[in-house]
Amino acid sequence: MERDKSHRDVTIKDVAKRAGVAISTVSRVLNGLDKVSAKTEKRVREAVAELGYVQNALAVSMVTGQTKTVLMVVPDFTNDFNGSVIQGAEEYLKARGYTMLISSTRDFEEEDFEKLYRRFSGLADGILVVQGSPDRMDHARWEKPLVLIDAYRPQEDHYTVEIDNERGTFLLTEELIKNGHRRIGLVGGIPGESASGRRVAGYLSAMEHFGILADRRLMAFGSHFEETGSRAMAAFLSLPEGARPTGVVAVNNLTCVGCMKVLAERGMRAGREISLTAFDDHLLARYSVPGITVIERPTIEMGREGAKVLLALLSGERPKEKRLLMESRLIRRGSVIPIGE
Amino acid sequence: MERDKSHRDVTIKDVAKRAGVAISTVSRVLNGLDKVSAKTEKRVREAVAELGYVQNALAVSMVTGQTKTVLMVVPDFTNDFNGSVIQGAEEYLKARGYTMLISSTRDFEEEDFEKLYRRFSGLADGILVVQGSPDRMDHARWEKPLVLIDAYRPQEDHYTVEIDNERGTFLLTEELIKNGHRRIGLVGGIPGESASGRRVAGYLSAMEHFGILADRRLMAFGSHFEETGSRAMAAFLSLPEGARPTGVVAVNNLTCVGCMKVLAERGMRAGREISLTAFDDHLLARYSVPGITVIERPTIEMGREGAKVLLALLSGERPKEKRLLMESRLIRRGSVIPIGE
DNA sequence: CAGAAAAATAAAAACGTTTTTATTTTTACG
DNA sequence: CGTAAAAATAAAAACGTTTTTATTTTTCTG
Repeated sequence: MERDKSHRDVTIKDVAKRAGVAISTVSRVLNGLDKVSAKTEKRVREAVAELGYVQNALAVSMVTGQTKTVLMVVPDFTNDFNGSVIQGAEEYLKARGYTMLISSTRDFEEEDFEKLYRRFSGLADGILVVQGSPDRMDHARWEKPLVLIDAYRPQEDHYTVEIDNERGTFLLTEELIKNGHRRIGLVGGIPGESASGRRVAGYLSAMEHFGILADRRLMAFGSHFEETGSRAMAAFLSLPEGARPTGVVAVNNLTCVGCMKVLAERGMRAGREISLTAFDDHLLARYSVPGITVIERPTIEMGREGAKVLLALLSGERPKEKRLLMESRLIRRGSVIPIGE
Repeated sequence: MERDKSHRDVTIKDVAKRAGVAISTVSRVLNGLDKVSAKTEKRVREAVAELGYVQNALAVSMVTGQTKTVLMVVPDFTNDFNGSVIQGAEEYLKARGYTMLISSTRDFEEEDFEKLYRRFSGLADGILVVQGSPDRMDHARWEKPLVLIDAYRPQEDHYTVEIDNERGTFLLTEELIKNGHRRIGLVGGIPGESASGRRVAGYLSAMEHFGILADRRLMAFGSHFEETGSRAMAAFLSLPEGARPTGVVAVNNLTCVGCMKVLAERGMRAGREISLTAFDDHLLARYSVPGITVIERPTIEMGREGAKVLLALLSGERPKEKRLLMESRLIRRGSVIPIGE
């Protein structure tokens, strides 16, 4: 039953011995760096093949000083958006010989970024942080290249990949207003978080632009989880007839789901009894009937571009423009009911 | 503008010098291994604090021979199920001082598992593979502890974390049959993939159990992506009246979405014009109206348990039972229409 | 064909740790 | 107070590479 544990990984030393050369020669063959005679190269390659030698990446990193690894930090893995960003980044990195470490911050709670950065320092050459924007996160502790995705911190100057969040909610709000809505509820996300903040600003800006007074009772905040959307929608629905919003803007995918959940529970539906618009084109927005009018973001591409910027930084480039703004667009579906004047 | 690049990470050597002791002493203090006088320990700890020393994990791995890292391999990151599994595993591992490397296999295509295993050998102590079951995957190449999640390969003997897939589709099919359905369509996943295979078996077994002859035209296969569901549903709907299924079983979340998409496009809905049941309780199943009757799996827990088994293996334990079967359950929603006899 | 230059290869140092072995310091005891 | 034993610390080896420096072999030139 016992496996043979005398099994030791074959090292460059073994290859050297087998080929009858010095280990430095093997290294040079493998890295194609220096001049090596054809005869020697052949011998070495044969030895490598025969022994099934594979480089010890750790040892390589040790001496070269680079790990060829990137750390990706996301709030959690169950969110569609994060998944897509990871997907985009991972594909790009893998294709370029990079390896991806990953860590979740569980919605920024409990996790101390400083601890995280200490822990991964030395393990990764660079880092991609998704939505890492609350003040509590001290990115300065990470002394290597860093790219923020879907976040922006005006007071510092990091490389970022974003979309125009403010414009996004402006469009969503405008869409409701243009359909005759005046009492419009807002489901905001986490207060101190930058993306959410910009989206709230977009809502306010649209309201002001169209000369509608924003009503405090119609603005709800919390997390960017379902529950916040549910609570908000429940609160909206329990307002007296005249104060109740006829349309709602949810600033992200999960709060939108929360809204829909409450509606479903009460036998209501977005696009029937109430209008709903939201950020991010998730499954439920796309395929529920009627579909939800949303702002679609290029999620996979955001991950890819983030990785791209990071690798550029790692190779010593320093792109002029620090903020990379991606395109987003409004997708009109049946969830917005026109209201006759 | 140029950053000061003379900045070198502080090493154990620097700490030793600062504290006026040998590096071995510093190491012993840090690892709390051997006896060190209180006075010396204090000096070392002070030096560590003053210099802000943090261990180089690479060097530690180099000499200890373990990386304290686990590799997670998933088909892709955009799938709900995978996201949850990752979430569960990552939390468990992180809490125990392990780091998580991650790699996607893009639905088993193009990616050569052997290449992947070569690449990560030496970088991780163990590996968690989600749905890695097609024959083409040669897990034997990975010579360290390995745990398969949501997969089973009868011919080999790996540690696995699964649910009873066959029973799952049996229940879904039975639910339709008990509601009077006789012509029941099946949207299968990838043929050679184990989980899909078991689920197809469950469908067939239920049909047989209730004495219904399975109809080849009512069984569709392909990938486990949306498109397969869409194609299948479209094909079902285009069958002549008498042959058209009155109920459909989709073997996973995305194919279910594909079915719903086609229905939505034609102004139809699951639970109205046709019945639909599926595997995995995704957003759309949960919150669309009516909701979809599904088999719910403990996704987060599957990730957590996988990680648990893996860490047990890493610490030398060899649990007797190699297959860990998790509980799953049928959730009844409005998508199944009772058919009068 | 001698000698110098060029090419190829080998040897050694380095990366930052842990761990084993060796040395020094302290303690205990007669 | 001298010495043996015990305790504490230091030194050195090792992990598997790359890279720099040193050495050997080959090629070229007159």
